[in-house]
Amino acid sequence: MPSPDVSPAAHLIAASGGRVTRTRIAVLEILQDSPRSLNHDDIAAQLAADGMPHDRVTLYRTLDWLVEQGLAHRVIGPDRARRFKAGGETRSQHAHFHCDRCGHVLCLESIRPEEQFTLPAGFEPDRAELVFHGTCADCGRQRGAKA
Amino acid sequence: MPSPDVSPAAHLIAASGGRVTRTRIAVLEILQDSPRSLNHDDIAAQLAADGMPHDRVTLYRTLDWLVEQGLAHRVIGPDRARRFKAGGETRSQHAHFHCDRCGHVLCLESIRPEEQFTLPAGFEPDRAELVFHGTCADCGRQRGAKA
DNA sequence: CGGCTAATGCTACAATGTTGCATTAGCCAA
DNA sequence: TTGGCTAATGCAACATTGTAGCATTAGCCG
Ligand SMILES: [Mn+2]
Ligand SMILES: [Mn+2]
Ligand SMILES: [Zn+2]
Ligand SMILES: [Zn+2]
Repeated sequence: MPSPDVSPAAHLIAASGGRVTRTRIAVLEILQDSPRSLNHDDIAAQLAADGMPHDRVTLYRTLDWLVEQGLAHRVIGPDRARRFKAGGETRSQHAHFHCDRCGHVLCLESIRPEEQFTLPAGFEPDRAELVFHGTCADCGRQRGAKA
Repeated sequence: MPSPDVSPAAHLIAASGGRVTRTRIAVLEILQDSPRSLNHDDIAAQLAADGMPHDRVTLYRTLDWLVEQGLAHRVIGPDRARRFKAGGETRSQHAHFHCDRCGHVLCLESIRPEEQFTLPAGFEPDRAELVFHGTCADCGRQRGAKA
């Protein structure tokens, strides 16, 4: 029988065929616990806070691996830095919102640009990235309260 | 009367209030002559081909300046590199197509994501980036011819 | 032409991501 | 449980893309 002390993250990692390591578990759990997408610095800081030292390169490779396995997805912000969030990307082809005020990137799972547009003849898209820029709900509230 | 040996690019640069320099004219003309967006390497190579040696930093600053003046616009590709094309961005808020085969980024002026979507309550977007990924028309033709 | 200063060129630096390779540790089979 | 194979890690060095400071050049205007 499956031991009950193994986290869901560990199960996902094992199921994908890779080795279940401390780093992979910790990183995937950090992503799963976050409502917004995180960049490398965010994740490294969280690992440090959890008392888990680690190497920059290992974190890059771990995140790439999680994306390859469909356990995380990636979005590139206007600061040219990659941000990650738990969950595959092919399953959830959704839009993102970049807040110019707080810098956070949020997933808009309800918006899917897929079959919304007709491209010129000859173009064969296999995915679409839609990113909105502006003020997020939280920052909008704060601004309203302040005024 | 205006001398006829001054290029349209030079006129645009003069009209924006900046100094009309060799570099600005050459870069803007390169952008105007290209049907697709160009990255720094593309532009530097073209400058070299035209016998115009140039400094990396000056090219960065020149392109930033052209964007500020509304004479060019920028899009960030999945390779995290900026690509530039002549023409302002606020006037033409259009989608782009990144070809995974040839790597080119093309403007789809006919597609404007503006008022197509309804965001969740509280979100206030002021612009939207829509980028398709797949096979462009040229590459699709080549593949068809080859088969 | 002469002078003011925007623009350039150069160097050094910053941020983000990659490669090579020796070492460690997860997994499996005996 | 142990031993061995090799995936994963850690470290150092490097690559790419973009910035900052500052001395020099050159566009513009009188
Ligand atoms: Mn997302
Ligand atoms: Mn464009
Ligand atoms: Zn915000
Ligand atoms: Zn193509």
